Amino acid sequence: MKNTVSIKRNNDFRALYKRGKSSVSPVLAIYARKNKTTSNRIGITVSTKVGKAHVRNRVRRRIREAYRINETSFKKGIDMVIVARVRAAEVTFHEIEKNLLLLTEKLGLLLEVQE
RNA sequence: CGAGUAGGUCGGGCAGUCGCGUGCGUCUAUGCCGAAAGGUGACGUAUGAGGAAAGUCCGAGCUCCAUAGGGCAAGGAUAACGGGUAACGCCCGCCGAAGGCGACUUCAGGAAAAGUGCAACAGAGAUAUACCGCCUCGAAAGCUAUUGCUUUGGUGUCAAGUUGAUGAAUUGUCGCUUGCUUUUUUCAAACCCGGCGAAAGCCUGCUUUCGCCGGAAGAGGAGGAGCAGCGACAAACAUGAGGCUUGUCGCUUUAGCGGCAAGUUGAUAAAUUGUCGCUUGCUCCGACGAGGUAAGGGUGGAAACGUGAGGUAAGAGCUCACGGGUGAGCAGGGAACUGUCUCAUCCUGCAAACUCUAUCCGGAGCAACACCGUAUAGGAGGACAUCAAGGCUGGCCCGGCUGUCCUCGGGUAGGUGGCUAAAGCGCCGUGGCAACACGUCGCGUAGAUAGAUGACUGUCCAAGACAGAACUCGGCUUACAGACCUGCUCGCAAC
RNA sequence: GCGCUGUUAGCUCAGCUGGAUAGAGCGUGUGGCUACGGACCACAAGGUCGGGGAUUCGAAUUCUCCACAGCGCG
Repeated sequence: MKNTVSIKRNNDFRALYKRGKSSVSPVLAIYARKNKTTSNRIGITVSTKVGKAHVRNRVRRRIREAYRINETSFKKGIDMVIVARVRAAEVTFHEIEKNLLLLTEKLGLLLEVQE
């Protein structure tokens, strides 16, 4: 993930929840906001409601992978928090990838595809 | 072959592409970010979650705080005995108890004879009782010529409580076998008697012990018949009711059986009143007090150890025989413990009730702790300024604070260390029943800090369960698809 | 990392220093009352006392191992 760093401070998360645009599906929830730099920042949240430690780890890794593979198709200069919901523990990797693309498209974060 | 029991090993494999953490090496990235400490890239190479990483139930290392050293109290933990270990509440062996045909499994398994407490209901009585009963002594009443024998309690328009339409009593069927009666048969411990045989002892014909046979006695157990009781179901009862308990009368060979009042409101249900009987208390009258006893008395988890005999006024481990428990001695064993021994005997259970005995425990935790440490705020000391102006304190004046620079110490955000070589793992050998210890050789194997293992494709099979390191070890507990190996036990079959 | 509390009827709570049929209020059902409904009166149903094991004659209560829920400190 060359052009991306992770969000670490609690303040950044708070700001996104409060002021970011959101989009929700049964599997994921995404909060996003433009920043003024040329790189993206991403934060992944998986709460204890989702499952025990190994389940949470698996969900987080799948979300990371789904973002990494599709990184080039995102716009630049975005802060984004991806929250895993309870269903995310049950579905496959492909489902998560599909949901991620669907939600980001709704928010208008994807680059226009040249037809 | 089947069933079981104890222990151990493994916990998807292989290949390819992309991606992540860490170590090492190379590269003018000698660049960039930051005030500093420090952080940051590309390529190559090596390596990268568990048997429980979990729960946090114990024990240690390590770090800081407290503490001269030791003891007592409080609080907590552990609990047969011996050993292992750095230590433990863990492990091994062994003893005892319980369960299992057995291999084997389970046990908070010290003290109830130091003391306190608890044991509902039922029951006369619950750790000691005296209600009934039995017996003695005296008293009174009645009968009798006397010795003597019999009896020693009733009563009330008093008060309170109690079951029944949620179906009583009755009848029928089935079941239980709780109590009692009777009868017959059978089994039967110890004690007692007789006979035969054997052994031992001496006083040489007796004693003791053991075995066999028979007799007597017959606690107790089993069976049959009957009576009562209890439970279930059904019938009948609304044209309807009593039961339990107690008393009295009658009948019967026994257990036992039978008889002994009536209404109101209301459709029903609910409800109210009355009556009868019983128990306890109270009132009145009257002709009974003192003591002994723990055999018997339907209960209960448990009733002064059980059975029999003697003994006694009646009785009692009061005495004796047999059998059990506990304590002390003796013998065996390293100890718990064991015993055809001796003596004593205060003989219910509960200590996961208080308590007593023995042993152990200072507290907190890697977000510990150490180092570096900016701006701002703030502490201590020193130097300069305090001419002037402003602000605060103050009614006013004086005084103090508020300024700049330097030094010192603490220390927030942040960063680095702590951080992985450790009471380490594996093979073999020696000692030991074992846990384990010692020795040789080899390996030495994650270290993040918003927290690294994922995705896709192919292939094989038994089709992949429980589950993710966060300072580190030793245990325990809990979760877990399956696969494999070893020892042992029981049953069946064949040789 | 270190600690604490709770779980009882559909809901909210008693009972916890062992003693047998586990209670109360609200709610639910049935009947009465009323022309009808509410209120009121009476009755009833509804409980693996979070789960397993142990101690005891006897466990909701004591001990222990789990599960779930909630809270605190750094």
